[in-house]
Amino acid sequence: MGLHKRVYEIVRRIPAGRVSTYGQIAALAGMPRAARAVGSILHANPEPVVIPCHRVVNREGFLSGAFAFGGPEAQKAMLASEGVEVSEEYKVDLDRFLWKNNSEGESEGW
DNA sequence: AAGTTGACGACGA
DNA sequence: CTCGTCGCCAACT
Repeated sequence: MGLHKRVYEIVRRIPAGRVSTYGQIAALAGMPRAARAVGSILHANPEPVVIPCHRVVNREGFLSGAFAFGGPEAQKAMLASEGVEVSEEYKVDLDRFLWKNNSEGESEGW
């Protein structure tokens, strides 16, 4: 046990206007293949107020769907409010909004 | 208490 | 390149 605690800390570190993926979180937690566990843990959402689950998307950048805050539209609005552009298909441009743990510039290719 | 599913991901064919 | 299977940890039944 303890993975959920790490996930808790990591997700908590995601800055506003950025998103992260389950795989990335799992990798940062030390279990690169345990993306499922991360999803499970986030689904449990021990502290919904402290854990911005809305900033966590799948590997393709699509929103989880089963959002626990009130609905996908709420998540989309929240992300948009933070500066994250969410597509009508509830997809986020990971190339632009994927959170990078390393402060390696923002790779402003755009 | 044990088995199965699940907000996913990576590797293999 | 796409499709399929295995793996992973935790939670639910």
